[in-house]
Amino acid sequence: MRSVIRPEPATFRTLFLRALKKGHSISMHCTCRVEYKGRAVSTLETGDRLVIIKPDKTVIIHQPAGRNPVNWMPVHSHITLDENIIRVESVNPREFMTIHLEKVLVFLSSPLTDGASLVQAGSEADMANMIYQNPHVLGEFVPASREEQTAYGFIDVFGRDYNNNLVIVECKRYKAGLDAVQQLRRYVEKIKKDKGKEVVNGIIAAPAITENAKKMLEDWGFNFIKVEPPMYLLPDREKQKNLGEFFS
Amino acid sequence: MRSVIRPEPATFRTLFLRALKKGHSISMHCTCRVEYKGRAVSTLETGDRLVIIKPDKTVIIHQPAGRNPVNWMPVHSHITLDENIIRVESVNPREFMTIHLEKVLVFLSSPLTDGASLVQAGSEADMANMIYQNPHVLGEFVPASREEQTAYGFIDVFGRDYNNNLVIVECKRYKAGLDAVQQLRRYVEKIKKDKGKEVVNGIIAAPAITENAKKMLEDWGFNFIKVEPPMYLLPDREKQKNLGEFFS
DNA sequence: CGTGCCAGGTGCCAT
DNA sequence: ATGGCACTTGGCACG
Repeated sequence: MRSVIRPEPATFRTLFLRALKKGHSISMHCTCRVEYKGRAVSTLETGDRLVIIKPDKTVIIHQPAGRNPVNWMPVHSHITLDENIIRVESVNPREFMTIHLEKVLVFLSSPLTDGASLVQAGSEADMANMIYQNPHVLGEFVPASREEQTAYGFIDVFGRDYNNNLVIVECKRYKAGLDAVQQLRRYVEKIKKDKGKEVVNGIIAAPAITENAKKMLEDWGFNFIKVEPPMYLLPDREKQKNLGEFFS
Repeated sequence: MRSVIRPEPATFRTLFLRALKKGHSISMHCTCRVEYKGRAVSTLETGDRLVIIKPDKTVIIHQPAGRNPVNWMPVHSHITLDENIIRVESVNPREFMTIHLEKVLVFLSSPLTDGASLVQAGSEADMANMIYQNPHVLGEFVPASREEQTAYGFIDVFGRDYNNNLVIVECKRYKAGLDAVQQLRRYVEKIKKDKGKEVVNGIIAAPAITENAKKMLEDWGFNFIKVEPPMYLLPDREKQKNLGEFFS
């Protein structure tokens, strides 16, 4: 583990290359200019930033404000140090970034080991599972399958109403918008055509829906049912398998 | 500027609170456990990570792999240090995060000043401007407006063909998919209804289009025209205004 | 503020 | 690899 304030260029070079080679995590505060060329082109004029280089060769640059990085390069990039310029190159997608270092304010590297992975609940998949296991939340609904495959996308929950009509359910963990309704519409049209059915009902299951989306939904004869995503881990078999080591 | 390896709890507390108060940027490598509750719930068991706290009270936690943070809290959160627990609270959206520090491997803080903002070209807006200024790339097309407002969304470019039929153009800077076609379809239907037109043509302008999207496009009588996003700064009036200080 | 939508989106999983 | 899509998406621009 190394931490050096204002390293000399030669010192910095040594520390940087060693950390890179050893697979240590690097965090440095520095004054720099950044150029990017790839899917777009960009320039970031000189300023003070945090530059992160991970053992997997991800490069992330943060300005001192905001949640998102201002510049970055993907995992498995190729990193070289050419005088005071860090050159980063990616093959797929083909991208280039150069970090022109003016001053390294602090250099820091350590061998971080982290075997844990995030365990989370409240996703759209959790919502679909919850509906599948407790279909009464949708009223007259008998579930038939989860994640029905269509060339036009996955159907979250698929089933029938008490009149035996097909029902397609599209879940959203947040407020549903126009895109959600169009997604549902696409599935309904596809299933109608594929299965040769006259009547296929569509349901948006979400905690809320926007005004426009509600209107479009009604124009198409679909329904909105208010459902909150479950904020707890469900006893889902597949999930348990994935999270086995966490719970054992 | 401070950089301390393995600070004692008391030292850490002093440095942390001082940096927070002074609005310095904090980067620390530490062994910790992270709990989150808000729009979802999550637990991240103990491991070594990089914790970033910015002057604007954004909190970002990175594992030693991957481009994206594993946990974060938005700008303007409320941060407190309670023994060895960093508590972070956000009002909108209502969210909570706790970082349970086991070991602080390195603590680092510095007053980063950065007045620069990213200057970029190659966005979808650049593409739409380019088409507006060089309409011949779409063939028989006479542009009428940019960013036409609809309750159902913005139309990228709006115009007429040589037969005086209305034409709606949807631009995508990457390969267009089903969502792009449905977006176009929504606009065309809206304009047909609003303006009482029988014929409204739709164009997807993008570098490429997926097979399914192509099929759906043709089913609806729309057209795909291959257009690459311009990778240079256009002499666009609005843009110049925004980027004035950069070019002056 | 809500609504809509782009993003160098990223990541995941499917065929 | 391509495709369809969720994401604690984040961020902006406009009503």
